[in-house]
Amino acid sequence: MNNQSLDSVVYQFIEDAGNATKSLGMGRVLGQIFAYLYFSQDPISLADMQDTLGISKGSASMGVRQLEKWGAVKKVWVKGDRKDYYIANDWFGRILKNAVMDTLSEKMESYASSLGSAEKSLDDLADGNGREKFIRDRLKHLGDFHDRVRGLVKNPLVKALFK
Amino acid sequence: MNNQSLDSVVYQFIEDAGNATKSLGMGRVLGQIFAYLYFSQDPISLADMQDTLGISKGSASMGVRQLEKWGAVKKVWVKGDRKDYYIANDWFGRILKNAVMDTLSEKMESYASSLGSAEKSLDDLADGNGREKFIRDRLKHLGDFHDRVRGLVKNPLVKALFK
DNA sequence: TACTTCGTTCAGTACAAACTGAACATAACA
DNA sequence: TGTTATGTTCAGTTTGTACTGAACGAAGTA
Repeated sequence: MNNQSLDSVVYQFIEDAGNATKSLGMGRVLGQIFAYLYFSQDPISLADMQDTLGISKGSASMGVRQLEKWGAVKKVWVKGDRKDYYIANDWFGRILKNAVMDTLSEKMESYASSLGSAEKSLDDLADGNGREKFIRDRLKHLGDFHDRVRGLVKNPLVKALFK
Repeated sequence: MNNQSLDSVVYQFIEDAGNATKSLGMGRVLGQIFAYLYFSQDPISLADMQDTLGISKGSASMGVRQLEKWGAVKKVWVKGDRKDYYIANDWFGRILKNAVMDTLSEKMESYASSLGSAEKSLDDLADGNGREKFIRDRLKHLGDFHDRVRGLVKNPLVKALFK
C-alpha cells in the first residue's frame, strides 16, 4: 500500500463528511475541515486547509473557529512556527452535545417567548367564549410539550448518553 | 374580547411558527400551516390555507402532504363538500419522532455506507504502517460512535420520552 | 360528453445562506 | 520603524433550495 491510495480513502471521506454537514444545514466546510484534521496525525495550519480542501482563507478561519467553539478541534502550539495549528478532538458525544446545544438552546428560548406573549395577550382579552377557550387549551398543551422537551436536556439518563 | 383580537394572537403565532420551522431548515410554510390548523376548531381546506396564509396552491398541497406523512395533520371528511379538509394532530411526541426519523434515518444509512466503504478500501490495501494504523483506529472509533447513536433510537428510555 | 372544481406536479424564479477574496488588523522580526 | 507573515472581517458573489404558478390530471356534475 502506498500513501497515495491512503490519501484517496481520506479524500473520499472528507467529501462524504462535507456532504453530511451540508445536508445537516451546517455548511460543507465544517465537515471537510473536521474530517481532514481527524485523519491527520500531525497538526494542521489554516494554510494547509486552504491547499488541501481548496477553500478560501475566510472559510478556513471561520470554519475552524466554529469547530473550536464546539470543542471539535483544538489549537496546538508548534515550536518555531508562528502559524496556528489545529488537531481534532475525538470525544464525539461531547462535540455533538455542544453543537446541538449551541444551535438549539437559543431557539428554545425564542419559542418560549412566543408562547409567553401569546398567553399574555389571551389573558388581556379573556372573556371565556368557546373559541378563546379552545385556543387557550391548545396553547397550554403546546406549552406543556415545550417544557417537557426543555426538561429532557437535564434528564440524567439523556446526559449519560452524551458521555 | 372580539374575534379580531383573537385572530391577531393566532396570526402572530402563525408567523412565529413559520419562523421556527424555517430556522430549523424545514421551510416556512410547514410551520404556518400547522399553526393555522392547530388553532382552528373547524377543518381547513387547501383553499383556506392559500387565502389565510397567502401561499401558493403548490405550497399548500406539498406542505400539507409532508405534515400528513409525519402524522402532524389528518385528512377529514366534510359531508357535502368535495374539497379535502385537514385538522391538526396534537400528539407532539409522536410528530417530533416521525419528523426526526424521516429526516435523519436515511442520512444515518448514508453515513454507515461511507464508513463501510472506507473500511473496505483500507482492508484492500492493508500493510500495517503507522499512518494506516492511525487512520484505521480513528475510523473504528468513529464507527463505534455511529453505532451508539444508532442504538440510541432503540433505547427504551429514549422511546419513553417520545410517548 | 363537455364543463367545473379541486389536487398534484415541476420547470422557473426569488430569496437566503454559504463561500470568496481583498482590505484590514495584529504581531513577530530585522 | 518598516517589513513580512499570519488571522479576521465583511461586502460581494455564488450556490442551493423553498416557493410559485401554469399546465395537467382526476373526479365529480349538468
